Amino acid sequence: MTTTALKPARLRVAPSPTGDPHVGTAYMSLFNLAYARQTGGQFILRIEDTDRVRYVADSERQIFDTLHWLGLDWDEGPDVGGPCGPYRQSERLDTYQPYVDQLIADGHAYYCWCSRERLQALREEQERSKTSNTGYDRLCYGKTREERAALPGFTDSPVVRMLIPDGLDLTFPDVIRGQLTAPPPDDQVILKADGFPTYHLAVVVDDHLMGITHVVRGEEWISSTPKHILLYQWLGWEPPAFAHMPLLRNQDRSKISKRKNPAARLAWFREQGYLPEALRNFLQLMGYPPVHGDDEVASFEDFVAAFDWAKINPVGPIFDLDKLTWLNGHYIRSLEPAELAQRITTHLVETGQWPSPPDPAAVDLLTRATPMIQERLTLLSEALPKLAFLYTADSDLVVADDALATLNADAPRVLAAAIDIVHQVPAGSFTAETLEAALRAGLVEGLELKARVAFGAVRTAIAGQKVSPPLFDSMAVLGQASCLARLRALAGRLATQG
RNA sequence: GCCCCCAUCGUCUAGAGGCCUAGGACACCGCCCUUUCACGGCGGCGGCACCGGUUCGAAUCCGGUUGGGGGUGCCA
Repeated sequence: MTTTALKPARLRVAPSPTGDPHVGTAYMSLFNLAYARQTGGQFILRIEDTDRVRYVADSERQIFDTLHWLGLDWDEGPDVGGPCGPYRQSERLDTYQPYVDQLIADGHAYYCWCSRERLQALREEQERSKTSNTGYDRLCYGKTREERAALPGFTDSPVVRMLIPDGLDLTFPDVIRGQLTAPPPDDQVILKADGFPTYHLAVVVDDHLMGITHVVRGEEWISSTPKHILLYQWLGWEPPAFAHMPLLRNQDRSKISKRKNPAARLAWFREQGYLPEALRNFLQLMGYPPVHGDDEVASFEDFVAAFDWAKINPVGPIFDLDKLTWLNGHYIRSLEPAELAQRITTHLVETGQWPSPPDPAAVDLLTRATPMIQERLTLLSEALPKLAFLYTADSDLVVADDALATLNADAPRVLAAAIDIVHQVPAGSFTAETLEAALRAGLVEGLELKARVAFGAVRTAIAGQKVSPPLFDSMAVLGQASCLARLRALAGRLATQG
């Protein structure tokens, strides 16, 4: 692999703390991080909390937690600090004000006292008349407060708007899409009536002050990029490179949303029992070809080494869980059994199914049983249901009706023989191998039954289900006494029923 | 309405004019392995949205149509 020396890049992800962290944030973070690592640069987390109305207090902590869970760690941010802080926009209000003043002084921005009602009426009128020029009508431009106050639709606390010039260049380069064209902007508000900047001003000021070299964001931002570039020009700054990523979609192809898709909530994956490495690998495959050609499994390190903006597919990928689930099973199978047992335990504690700290006996049982379910798991959350028969007292085991229905006329003598065989296994060698050899000899060869019939009856007695983890391993984990109790219970039940 | 972005199997994608009667993965179906279920192996189903150009030759280039998405906020 030839690697041209790349200049260290500084990239950031800038989520808004307005609710549960979105999967799109993780998607953008992954690509940001990959390029930062490839160039030996930095990845920065900035909290964009300029919307006081939608602000959710707990959301910032959830952003930290879920991004860290996924292994997407930042070099600078509100929690770890850094040379360009503060990294929360609500703490940078004093930073923005001088630039607003400068833009007004230079004639690039102006105060607007129009009330929300007037603006809304204006928008409705534009919609009704189906005009092609939407946007603010510049009623306030060039007027003093007194002049404007004499007109209708006035409000006392003004906003500040950009004065978009005619003939603005609407094209700009994008590292993913080449030369782009965007629609002519409106006189965008840059400072709200409450003194907070809007995204458009804050993102430009912060990205410049924080030395951001590449702005990686969703394609929904393409249309506002000319406004941002104009701000860079007015302020005398060099604009960064832009990379507009495709948008993740719901099954119906709309932009992925929490309402239509539970997977839009990043925390959902953790709750469902997905492994962070599986989700990370899956996200790497969204809009990006497999790093290793036909093999779609790839580590983050390999992704970083091969990363190339030009390979990003601008088509918005549908977020379909099938492949993620397969990847999850793959990563589960690749774990050391002890590590898997640990992950399952953590999952059970995190989801409140097990107390914290968990019962040591339950953990021990899980650790012994995990090897036999490892290749049968697709989600961590499936472990406990598959092992439920091990966590059930012998006297409480319920034999399912469909399992009972598989029993034929041979069942009573199969169970009688099995009891005898299991009873005779020396306590010290109650292993899967010993049990299989003894039961195969006694039931399959001795009684001349098909393995399916013989072991099926034993399975029903031991697990109470038609389908279970491997029978002999299950018996070894369960222990001799429990096995005998369960075999006798079913034998007795059949005898009673005649 | 107006503007912008996009268009290969159901889904994720390979493909940058001849290597493509379009390759892989997931899903689905069948077979094998097998004490159940899985895992694994083998095979199958299935696609270049449409119409015009350009070219000896187009999935690949150009135009249009259609379709989908996004934007059009004192949200981000």
